[in-house]
Amino acid sequence: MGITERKEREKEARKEEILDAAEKVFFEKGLPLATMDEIASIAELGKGTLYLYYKSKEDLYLAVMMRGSERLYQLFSEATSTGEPTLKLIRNLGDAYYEFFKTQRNYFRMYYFFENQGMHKQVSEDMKSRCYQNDQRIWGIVIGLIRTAVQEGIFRKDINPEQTAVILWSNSNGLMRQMDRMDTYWRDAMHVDLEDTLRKANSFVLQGMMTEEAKKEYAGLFQ
Amino acid sequence: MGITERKEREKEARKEEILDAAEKVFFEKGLPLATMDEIASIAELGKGTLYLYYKSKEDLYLAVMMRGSERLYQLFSEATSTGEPTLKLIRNLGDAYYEFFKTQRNYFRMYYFFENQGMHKQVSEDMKSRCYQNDQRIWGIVIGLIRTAVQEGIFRKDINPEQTAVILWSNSNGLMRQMDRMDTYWRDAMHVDLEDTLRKANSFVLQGMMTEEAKKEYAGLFQ
Amino acid sequence: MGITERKEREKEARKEEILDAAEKVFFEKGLPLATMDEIASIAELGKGTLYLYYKSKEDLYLAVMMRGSERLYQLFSEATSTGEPTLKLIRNLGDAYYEFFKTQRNYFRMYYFFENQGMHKQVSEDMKSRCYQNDQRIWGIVIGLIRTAVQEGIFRKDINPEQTAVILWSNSNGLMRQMDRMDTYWRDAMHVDLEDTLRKANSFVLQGMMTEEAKKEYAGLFQ
Amino acid sequence: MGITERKEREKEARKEEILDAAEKVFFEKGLPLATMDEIASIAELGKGTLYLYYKSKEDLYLAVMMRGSERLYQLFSEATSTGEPTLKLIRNLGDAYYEFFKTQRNYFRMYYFFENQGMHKQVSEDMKSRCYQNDQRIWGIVIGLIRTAVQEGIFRKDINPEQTAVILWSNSNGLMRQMDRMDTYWRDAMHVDLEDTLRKANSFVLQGMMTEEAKKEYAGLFQ
DNA sequence: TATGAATGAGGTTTCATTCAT
DNA sequence: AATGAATGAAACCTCATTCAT
Repeated sequence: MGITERKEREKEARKEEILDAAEKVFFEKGLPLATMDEIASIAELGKGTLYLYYKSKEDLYLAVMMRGSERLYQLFSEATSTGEPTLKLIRNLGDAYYEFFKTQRNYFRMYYFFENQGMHKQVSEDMKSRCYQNDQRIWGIVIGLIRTAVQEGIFRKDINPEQTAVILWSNSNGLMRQMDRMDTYWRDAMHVDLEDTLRKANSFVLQGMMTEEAKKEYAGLFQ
Repeated sequence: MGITERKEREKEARKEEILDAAEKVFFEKGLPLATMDEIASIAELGKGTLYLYYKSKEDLYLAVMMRGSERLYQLFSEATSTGEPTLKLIRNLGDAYYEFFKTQRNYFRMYYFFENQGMHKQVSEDMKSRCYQNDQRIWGIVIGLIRTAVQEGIFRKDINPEQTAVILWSNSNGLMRQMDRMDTYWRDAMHVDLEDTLRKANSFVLQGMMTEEAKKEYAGLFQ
Repeated sequence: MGITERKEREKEARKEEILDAAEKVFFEKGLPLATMDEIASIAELGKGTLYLYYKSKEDLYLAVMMRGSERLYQLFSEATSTGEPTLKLIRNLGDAYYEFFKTQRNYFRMYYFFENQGMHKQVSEDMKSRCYQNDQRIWGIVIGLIRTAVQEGIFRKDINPEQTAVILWSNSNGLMRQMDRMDTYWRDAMHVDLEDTLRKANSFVLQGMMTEEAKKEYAGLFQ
Repeated sequence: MGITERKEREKEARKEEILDAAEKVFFEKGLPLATMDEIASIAELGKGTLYLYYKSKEDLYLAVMMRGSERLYQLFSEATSTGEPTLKLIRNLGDAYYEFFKTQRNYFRMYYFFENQGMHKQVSEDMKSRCYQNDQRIWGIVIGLIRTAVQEGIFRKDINPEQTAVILWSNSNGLMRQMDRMDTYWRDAMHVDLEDTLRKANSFVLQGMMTEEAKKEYAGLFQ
């Protein structure tokens, strides 16, 4: 108690400062064009100091990404803690993800960038496992909710919660990617509103899984 | 008559040779880690020669990507030229895309990699427009088929072909991304078969858009 | 007689065409930034063809320079063939050189550029000797005229024609270099008109060498 | 107090070491043929280190050139600080410039090389302004001295100091250029001693500007 | 004679990472 | 703990010249 703790707190604070700087640069330039020099300069630290706290540039990138991941977890937690009916909570989840996409676009992009080939080479094991665990937490919320919906008879008994989760997630993700890169193209050349599209697509999927009773009961939720 | 033609053919052949070498390297290393030196060495050409045919490394990358894009177009063309009923053709399209994903994984990845931030800077206009046009052709097939389905009363009258196309595409893409990176995770930790998931997800979407009559008529297609 | 001659003429014509193209490029870009590719393209010839007529890029540069040198020789010839009094002819020579500077600025610059270190490496002996001979002809005119002026009692008997020639030439050259690079600087910041300066400087030198008699006789020429 | 200072000193020392190496290479090869590789190797530093101190090869070239420029300024300062009569100081200035030419030939050449077309592109503004300022200082000495000579009645009242300065400078420069490249030619083929020529030329110019009184008073200076 | 594809050494510059202080 | 100078491999790209046709 005392000196060790204080050191620990200071160290943590310093790590956050570095993340603030790194975030600014990664958001603006992306991983390949960001330089440790610029990050150090913005953090008002020596370049070497960065390496005291993060193993490599990619580790730092992942640490920033984790912030986004945690933000998403919070959004998901809040969205599912309103005490509303389960189906509404599932809708909330979709809305929360869309909210994340709209307001945390940079995190959204980082996440996708890092999914690429040959990127996971120079990352510390510690960082990898932290990422993995947070992903697990997030999936846990989604899957748990779907499981509840099955138990409550909202979704059909033959619905597999994990499978449904990955469907909903992938479907949303795929469309958001389109929105991120091609929104104006779809709007101007194809006269398609991707936001509306996203809503529709999720409805299709959800309705495909609902019991007939639930469909009647919650008809209002889908227009 | 012939000399100009022969030259043209030889030039084209040389371009293909270069693409072969580039492909090998890009597949293995990805864009950032691939070097023109290595490509030249594999192509058994001087480095300068590469620049005689392609403006930059990224241009070369895009040219390789175009191969994948053309392969996909062929698959789509074939899949929709069987003379089968429209709904079956739409299924064929989904199968063809999955086939592309399974057999041309590297192309699939390249395509996604290039969607990133700050990647489109050093690419010749010519190459960009060729990419764009091929994308258009591919979307054309999908959208056209959906439009036919609407006219034939298979899809509901209120279905927007463009919107439906982007939904089907995004849904498939999103899941294939998961399959690409996390297939074993989902199988081993979650006991979910993503291939089956993909099939189901597409069925949900399709059924959500079909008329009641069509659902009855083509019930067999979805079980 | 005939076929050989015609070939010779055609070869000469082709050399001139190449020089035309090279001139355009060298004038615009200077030696280091000029490329054989651009020259060939402007000449509408293959790059290899250039090397059939000129040994190297520097040889070509020198050949263009020779054109300027010949132009200067002509100007000097004309300036000294008017039948006017010797001192007037010497003035004419100065005027002709200034004319060359004003109207053939690019040649003037080329000449100076090539005076540098490490420039004379890749030049054919033939070209070097042609340059040398033309320089000799030009110096011959200047020196001869000064010698006449000494014999006619216009310049003092102790005047060495060669020495005087190099003085006049260097003096003019030095000032023209300033005019070329710094004319506006001298005009705007120093309020000095370099054209007037050049005239004055030459007058000083000439008067320093004239006999008292000549000074009286030709007083009008210097005001 | 001390650590910052020491760092500063060390940094300055390192810059000088780099300049030493660069100087060696530039003197030997000239700007176009010099390579950063060779400079780094001679400086026993990594190539990247060079770029830590100098923005580009041309910047480095200019920095070496500045050494020559400063050397010239010193020579001029010393030459005009002897307390001798003004006209003698002006002679000293001429001698000092000739001394510079004889002993700092490589600097002399660098200076001329850099005056060329398309050379000033990749130079930092800072370096350019340092060059400009040093040039100004040097011109200041020459012009100031001439102005004094006018005030003291040594030069005629109608003499413009700036104009005279540029005449003397250009005249000397022009001849030194000849000496640099063609000394043996003039000596062997023309029997002209360019050193003597330079002295004579300057005398002509000076005498052309002196008052009659001064000519009598300082007759000894010109024999 | 004319070509232009091919060359490949060499150019400058960048930047993640290390390490002596 | 903090630094930032130093590194040096590797990046992309250019272009004078050659040579097979």
